Amino acid sequence: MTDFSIWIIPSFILIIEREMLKYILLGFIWQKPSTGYELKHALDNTTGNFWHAYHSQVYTTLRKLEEEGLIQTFVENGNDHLTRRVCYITEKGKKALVEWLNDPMIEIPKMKEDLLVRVFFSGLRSIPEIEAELRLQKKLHEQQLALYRDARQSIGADKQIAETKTVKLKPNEHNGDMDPTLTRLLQHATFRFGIAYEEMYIHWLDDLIKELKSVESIV
Amino acid sequence: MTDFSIWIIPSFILIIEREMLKYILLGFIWQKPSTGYELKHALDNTTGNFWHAYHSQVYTTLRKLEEEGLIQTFVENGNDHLTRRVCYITEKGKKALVEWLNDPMIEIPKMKEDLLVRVFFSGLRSIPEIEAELRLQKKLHEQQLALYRDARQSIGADKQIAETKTVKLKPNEHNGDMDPTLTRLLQHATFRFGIAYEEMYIHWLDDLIKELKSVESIV
DNA sequence: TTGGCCATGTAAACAGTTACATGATTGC
DNA sequence: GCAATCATGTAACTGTTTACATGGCCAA
Repeated sequence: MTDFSIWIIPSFILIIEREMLKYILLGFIWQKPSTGYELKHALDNTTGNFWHAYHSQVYTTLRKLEEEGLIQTFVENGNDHLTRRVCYITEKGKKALVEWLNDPMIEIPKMKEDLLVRVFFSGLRSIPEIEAELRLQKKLHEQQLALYRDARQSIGADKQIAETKTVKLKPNEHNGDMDPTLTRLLQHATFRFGIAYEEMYIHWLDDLIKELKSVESIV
Repeated sequence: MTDFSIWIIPSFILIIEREMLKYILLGFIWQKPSTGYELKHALDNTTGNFWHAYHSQVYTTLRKLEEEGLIQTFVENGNDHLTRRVCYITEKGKKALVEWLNDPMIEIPKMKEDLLVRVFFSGLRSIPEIEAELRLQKKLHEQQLALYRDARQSIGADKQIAETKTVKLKPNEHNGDMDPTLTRLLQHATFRFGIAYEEMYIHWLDDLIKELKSVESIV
């Protein structure tokens, strides 16, 4: 009559690690020991385009990383007055990042597009109102596109220098630290994504604006 | 010597209303009084592609909408056994949705692209590993694209029938309820966005895979 | 009898945002 | 004297996700 139900072992399902910011910070710290402030700037200038975070979240996530032993931090005030807390990656931290990378994404994340929600229900609005919003969005996306193109140009200059060196990388093998040529290629690709995305967006907006204009003119 | 600092009125900044799910539900309920279960399905089949929500969030958001007086709900068990709580939009709810729509988005939301984060730090991985992940992603995005194309075809059929009717809509004027022709046009456009997005994504993946192959072959 | 669909919720944890809070240095 | 930049954090809140929890109908 003993109840064995307590002994039933739950099935282990592959849990997809999210916690993106954790791994972004680890990646940056691996490249170079940094302070929270520096990491926030690294974020703003690079990955911030596809993964934004506020400084408050950066600091709290760094505390979590330290608690988990993935980084170590030291207050350094070296030659100046300022108290800077510099973060260093630990061996455990390196291992965690590599493991996370080796566990590939097996699904596509759910898209969240605010404007599409508004468009979906804009049958309640007048066409000129909708058009005005779409034109404003077009302007904003054109600005973003210009930013990406500038960024690509500066990276592009680096890349050309890099290409003069020969690539030294065997398949299935890397030395633990990042391969600089491969890294440059991949980071360049993320900017290309940004450009392709904004171009697609602007194109879509143009088409929709045109479509609305033609409906409007019928009246 | 009185301290007047307490009287300083904070400057009022335009707060951009987010709370997307609230307005999505309001929009659907306006179109047709519905239960939480029905709303969850409407979401999954349409706006879920650009704004996902779990059923738990749907139910809690409905409670909030009711508390704010934007909807009214009634338990109905009509001809069957089931207890269904049907939600009806109130005049206040209609006003809230229209006001939200009339307050246009004045910035672009921050992109969140999980894969780009991984690509950005994949200099730590071997090229075949990266390639494998990108090919998997390509497959997943092709599946998503196929889903969008199917959805568009079914909508497209509706649209042709709709186009035989004449459009009756004056600029700056609408009757409170949604204009069916305009709504169809706009909802069709959201599917076109999905298709354009997936095509762009697949294209970008193809380019990156090719680039990696060429780097790999140098070794 | 098993699984799928209908139907509704609560609770806890986690991620992300906004606001609060402080203070030194540097250049105009 | 003022604004910008460097520099670090905490607190409260909102939004999202996961897990818990229940129960009836119907068809294979």
